[in-house]
Amino acid sequence: MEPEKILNISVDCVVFGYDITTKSLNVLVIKRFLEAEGKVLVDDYVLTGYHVYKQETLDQTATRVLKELTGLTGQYKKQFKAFGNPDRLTNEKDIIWIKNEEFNLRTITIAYYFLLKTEDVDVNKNKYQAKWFPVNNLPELGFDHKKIIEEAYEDLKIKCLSEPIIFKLLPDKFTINEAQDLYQSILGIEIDNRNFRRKLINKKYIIALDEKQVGVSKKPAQLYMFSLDLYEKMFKKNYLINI
Amino acid sequence: MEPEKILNISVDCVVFGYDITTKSLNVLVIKRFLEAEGKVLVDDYVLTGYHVYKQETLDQTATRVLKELTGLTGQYKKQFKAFGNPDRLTNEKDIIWIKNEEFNLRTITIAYYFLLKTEDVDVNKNKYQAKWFPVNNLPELGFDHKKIIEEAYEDLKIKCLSEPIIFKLLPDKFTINEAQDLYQSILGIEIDNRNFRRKLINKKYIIALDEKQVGVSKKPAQLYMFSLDLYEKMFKKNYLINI
DNA sequence: TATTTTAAACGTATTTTTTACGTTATTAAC
DNA sequence: GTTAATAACGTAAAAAATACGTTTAAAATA
Repeated sequence: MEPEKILNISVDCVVFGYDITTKSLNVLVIKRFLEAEGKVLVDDYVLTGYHVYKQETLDQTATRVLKELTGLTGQYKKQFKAFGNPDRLTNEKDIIWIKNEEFNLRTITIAYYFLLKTEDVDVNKNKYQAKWFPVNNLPELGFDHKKIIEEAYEDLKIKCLSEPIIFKLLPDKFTINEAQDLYQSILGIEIDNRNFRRKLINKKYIIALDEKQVGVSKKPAQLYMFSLDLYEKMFKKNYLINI
Repeated sequence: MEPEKILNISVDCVVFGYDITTKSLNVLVIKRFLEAEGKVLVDDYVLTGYHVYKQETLDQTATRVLKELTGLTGQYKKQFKAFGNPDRLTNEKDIIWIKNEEFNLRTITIAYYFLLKTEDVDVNKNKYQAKWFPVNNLPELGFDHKKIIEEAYEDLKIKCLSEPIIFKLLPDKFTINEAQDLYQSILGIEIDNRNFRRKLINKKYIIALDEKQVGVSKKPAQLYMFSLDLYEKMFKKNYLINI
């Protein structure tokens, strides 16, 4: 039996997935489809989310929602904002949709984002018809989910500048250029490769492995890993005022 | 008649007030007191907060709560986190207290913080028995409000490094040293006055006024103001990766 | 009025970090 | 071996941060 739900409080999850091959930062959304009498009433996408259960923390709700959608656990997650405007679920299609759901029109949602690799999710046999879209080229989205994604993306942009979260989006073993490509994808900027390379290599927590790329048709690049352990050991807040 | 409340969703406000005289960053809390049969059951402090009304946004709730407590409007405010652990209101005293209130034990609160000057609030004739406490020397607090304050403070520390929010805590006309004292109070660090002074004065949005301090018994300092207008005009995100 | 006291304000040298861009090295494919 | 392509290294200049010495201005006092 399903635990008791809080009908007016939900968690929505912005699942960011980085595709290292296409160098694309993507968002995972699910299909919202409804037809009646042969007529399509709703056909768009929404974020994955669910009610908070009476006996769980918000973090647990988020973890549960991600697992239900992707089967994954232990991914990086961050609660970044609550959305609670009275009109946030009141577009025409939202109202049609909600009629079929056990759902309160005045629902407040706590929004989280997750960081993982696109390839870690098998979308083909996904029961929610989950699909990846580039964060800069989203489909039509229901509720206020476009806004939620945009705010998550802004938070991610800021956060990746000061915390080593990009490594959540990269494989354990990565090349300097792959890290650079990721920054460029997230921030939408060009970075000088020579300076970026030097900067990253000089960090003590970026560890050169005894390995190179395999299966590439040009000079294979050196592989590196990120050591969270070393990062945390050496970490001191430097309080650089930069206004 | 009071608008309809959402009984399981509230907003709590961490009101930061800077006292430029004592150079102290303070938090405004209200008294929570209950006695029965001559016995004191509850005697501590809590953040100010209230239910969200059915027809208002979360931001509006926060604004309303601050106005109710202080009479102030238009202050800087930021929604920084939602707190929703099932056990967040279940300390012994919390349970005693909630019995007397129209209040759901499983309430989720959206926490905001405000930035203002301590002197802008008249706590003496405040009907909630509001009181300022230094953020580093808080009294006994009910519910999970100690945790909420600590997380608000952490967010403020980070944010003041990259956004010009300290000027919300200073008078319109301030001296360089007053700005420095404020940074030192918030961050708990010592800053070299000569370097700080040069750095701040060189900003185009820090404007030297044709005025000096009055009523000081030593050399009066030059007064400056912050121009949000100039700040926003010149602002370009520089995306400095600093991991 | 001259002197003292105290904090404000200015200055200079050094180190560190960032930025810009030229050059070399390595590997697979031909 | 030669070529093509990317990885990887290097150097110089500019900008920013850090450390710390010196001067100036105003009020209090002697």
